[in-house]
Amino acid sequence: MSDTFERIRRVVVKIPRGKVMTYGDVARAAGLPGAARAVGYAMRALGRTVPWQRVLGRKNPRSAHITIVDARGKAEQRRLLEKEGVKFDPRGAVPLATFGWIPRLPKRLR
DNA sequence: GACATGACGTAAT
DNA sequence: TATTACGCCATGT
Repeated sequence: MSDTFERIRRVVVKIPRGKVMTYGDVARAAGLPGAARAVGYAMRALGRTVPWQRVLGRKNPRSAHITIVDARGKAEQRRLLEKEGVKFDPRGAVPLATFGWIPRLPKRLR
């Protein structure tokens, strides 16, 4: 397991129930700003050992809502999130203002 | 080591 | 709003 994956894992496992983060935010919180792609790759590798369903994607820049990216596990992901209380709007998106979660970051990384 | 690919994000056009 | 281009990181060929 690479050091990068370990850092990503440490962030993901802290996401509280009923909250979600974007790939980009996870990367930033892990000290890897801009490495959203690596987070996606890591999520696939980590699989069900972490609360993978709480990581969604920001479809458009500056968008206030995020959507499920993983096409293969999308149905299960949505079911798990709704069970935790996360609400999806008619377009299948989640409002960040309500369910988004940003962890406290070391000052160095902010 | 070069190159392509992928559960991504952002800025420019 | 849609498309394009590029940056980022790990893997596989």
